[in-house]
Amino acid sequence: MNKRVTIVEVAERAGVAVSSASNALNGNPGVSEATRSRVRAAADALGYVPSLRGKSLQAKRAFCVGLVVERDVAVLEADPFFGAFISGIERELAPREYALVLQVSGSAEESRRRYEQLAADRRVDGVFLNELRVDDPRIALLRELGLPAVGVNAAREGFPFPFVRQDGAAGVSDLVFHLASLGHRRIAHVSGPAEFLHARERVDAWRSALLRSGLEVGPLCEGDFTYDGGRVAADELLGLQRPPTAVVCANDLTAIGLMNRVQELGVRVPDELSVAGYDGIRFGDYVRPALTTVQTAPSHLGQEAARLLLDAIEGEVGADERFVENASLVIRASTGPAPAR
Amino acid sequence: MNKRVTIVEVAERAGVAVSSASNALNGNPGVSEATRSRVRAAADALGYVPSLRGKSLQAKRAFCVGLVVERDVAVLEADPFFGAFISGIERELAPREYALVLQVSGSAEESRRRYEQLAADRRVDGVFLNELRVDDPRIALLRELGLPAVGVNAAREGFPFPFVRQDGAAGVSDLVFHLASLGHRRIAHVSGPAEFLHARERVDAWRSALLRSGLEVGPLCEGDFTYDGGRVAADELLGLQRPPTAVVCANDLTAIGLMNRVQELGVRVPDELSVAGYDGIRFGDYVRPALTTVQTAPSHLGQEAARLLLDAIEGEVGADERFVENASLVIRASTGPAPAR
DNA sequence: CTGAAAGCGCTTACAG
DNA sequence: CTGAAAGCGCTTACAG
Repeated sequence: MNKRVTIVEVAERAGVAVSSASNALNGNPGVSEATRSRVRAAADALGYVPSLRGKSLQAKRAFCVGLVVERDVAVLEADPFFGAFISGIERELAPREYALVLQVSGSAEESRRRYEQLAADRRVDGVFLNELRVDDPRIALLRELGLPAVGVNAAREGFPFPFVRQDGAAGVSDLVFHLASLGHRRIAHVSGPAEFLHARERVDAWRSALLRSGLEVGPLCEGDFTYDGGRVAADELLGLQRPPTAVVCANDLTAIGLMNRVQELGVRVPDELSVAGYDGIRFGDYVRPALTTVQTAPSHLGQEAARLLLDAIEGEVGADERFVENASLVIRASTGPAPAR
Repeated sequence: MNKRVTIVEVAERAGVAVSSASNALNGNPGVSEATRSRVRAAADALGYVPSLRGKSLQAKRAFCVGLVVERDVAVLEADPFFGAFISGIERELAPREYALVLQVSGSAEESRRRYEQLAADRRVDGVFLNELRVDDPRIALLRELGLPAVGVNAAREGFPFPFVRQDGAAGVSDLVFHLASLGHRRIAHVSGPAEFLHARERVDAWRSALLRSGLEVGPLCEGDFTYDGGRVAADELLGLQRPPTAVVCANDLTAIGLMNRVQELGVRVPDELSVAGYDGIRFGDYVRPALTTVQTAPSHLGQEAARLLLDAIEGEVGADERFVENASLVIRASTGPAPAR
């Protein structure tokens, strides 16, 4: 490990006190132009880079923010959401000289411990609150811990931290209307686990669009946002006395699983069954038939969330709520006219 | 932000000097059992958690390691490698109380700056060197910066840092032999960019397996590890005067792109063309036909890499090289008997 | 065994 | 404008 140059050495070389060196380098007032440039020259000559550790202790800040991803490894391997989300976060963080600490947790319980640890160590100055649950215990925890936080797709009302949202209700409505216009009268939904806010919102959007279309509220089965969950749902829906002619899934992974399973059972998509997802992951465009979906923008969401979080940490007033453009319907080959009866 | 309890307060409450409190809490020798338990009681009562920042400055350590992921956002969205890799890293880091700082970069040049910054700030105590290139400039950079590093799938010879490898040559050989046994005599390869070590290794493995099988070294075209690259390669290979009857792709994404494109052109897989990938991403099992591939274990690789890195940082002697189990052939539906001539 | 001191590298009041 | 001092929270020699 190379020895570091400290501000003391810079001050010595410039022939000034360390406090003057500090003030000069940080652009603080009360330093003559002459000494300022002398200090700068010394710093350059020595290749001085301020120590984050020294600064951190002094400023009582870590210059890091935290993201806890609660995912099974197996699921993480198939879930492209976080790559894009993180890359959006990074785009905002890097120029502001913050870093992202990423943790992976396997359960809600482990996540809680991770947040606690992160806060106790003061390893980060703030955290993202993603994949919020109904009555999410992390909310109380973070308030208690006094750690700044930003919600990602949090509830519009009653959420105590700043948040960023990408609304998908309009996209889901458009999807349901699209299916209705293709003659579908029985449109099912495979939801995510009901404990998740975003799962509920999609159920609500599906239901209310059906009602507005004057259609019956079709079969609903609870999935788990996974590929295998989609396969299970396929069996369940096809086993119904009156199977649906279209299925709206809570995410693309579920839709792909469902689509594969029904095809294995000899059901043609979209001729006999229309299938749609939600998220707009790349792979939706790679499967056959290509998946109709509601396109989200996780990287945009990540960037806005990071912006809000840094603003909160640095005490900027800033907007407490930020909405990125609505998720929107993308029609591909997995949806088509309802089969003739 | 709640006020923190410091070791000074703990010492006061226990009625001892801070140095004794520190020694007691850290299990250092030279503290009587009586004071040790008194200090512990005080710490518990106060809810004391040592400040990472204080400790960090003192120890000249960040208790963080860094990973720079060089990926276009669009690619990151479709690339499930890092989710698994990171989750493996985390599994090793968490119990040892290290954290992962993740950075996303869009180019080799930006990556270099990220590594420099990481080292200059001393934000991390070590870094992972993944996706190594031939004559990778990061190697010299990191040696110069004096930052501990661990290579992921680095060259077996001449790599100056500890490294972990998962060899895939045997898997690729098995794949080629499998295709040969199915009657294929003209087996193409779509490689990754030649600058990458892992791309070259796969080319070499393909070539040498062909030679050992007594087959001609089939057409080779350079892809870029992306889905679209696979599509382009499809056109190229099908346009050949003597198109191959099987294609081994440098990764699954490429294989999926290639497979989709040839199918669009009316070529049946595997009846008219066998296609195989490399990586073993989940989605390979979700496309139709399901993709034959060479299965890697990125999370295992991540975990071993993290272990080596922490050992290097903490000055453990430890193994300098670590091999996880070889990547192995997984036969699925995208490969089959060569078409009758 | 115990405690006072110094130091990790910085910045922020505060005298001069 | 400039500099000496204190302090952020810890640990590590070193006296006693």
